[in-house]
Amino acid sequence: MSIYVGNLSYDVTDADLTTAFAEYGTVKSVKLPTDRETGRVRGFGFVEMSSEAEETAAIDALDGAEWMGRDLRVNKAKPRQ
DNA sequence: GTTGAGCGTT
Repeated sequence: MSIYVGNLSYDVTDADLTTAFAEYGTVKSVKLPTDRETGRVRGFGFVEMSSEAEETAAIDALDGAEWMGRDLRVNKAKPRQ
């Protein structure tokens, strides 16, 4: 299971996300899809952690929280099709 | 601006 992170600042980096989520567990991977046309992040990303419990803790702690000046949207990601 | 990509072998 991975986590969807939305409403991100457009200059956030995967390192920033890793640091924030690492407070709640081990971050296995972070993805920040970029727009092919502009090369900029699209304002959302995905985080994978080492256990579902850690993911739940991170979601609980960060969903709706202010981070880098924005109110984060954090929840379990849908399986990628 | 709200659910990725990998890919010619992860």
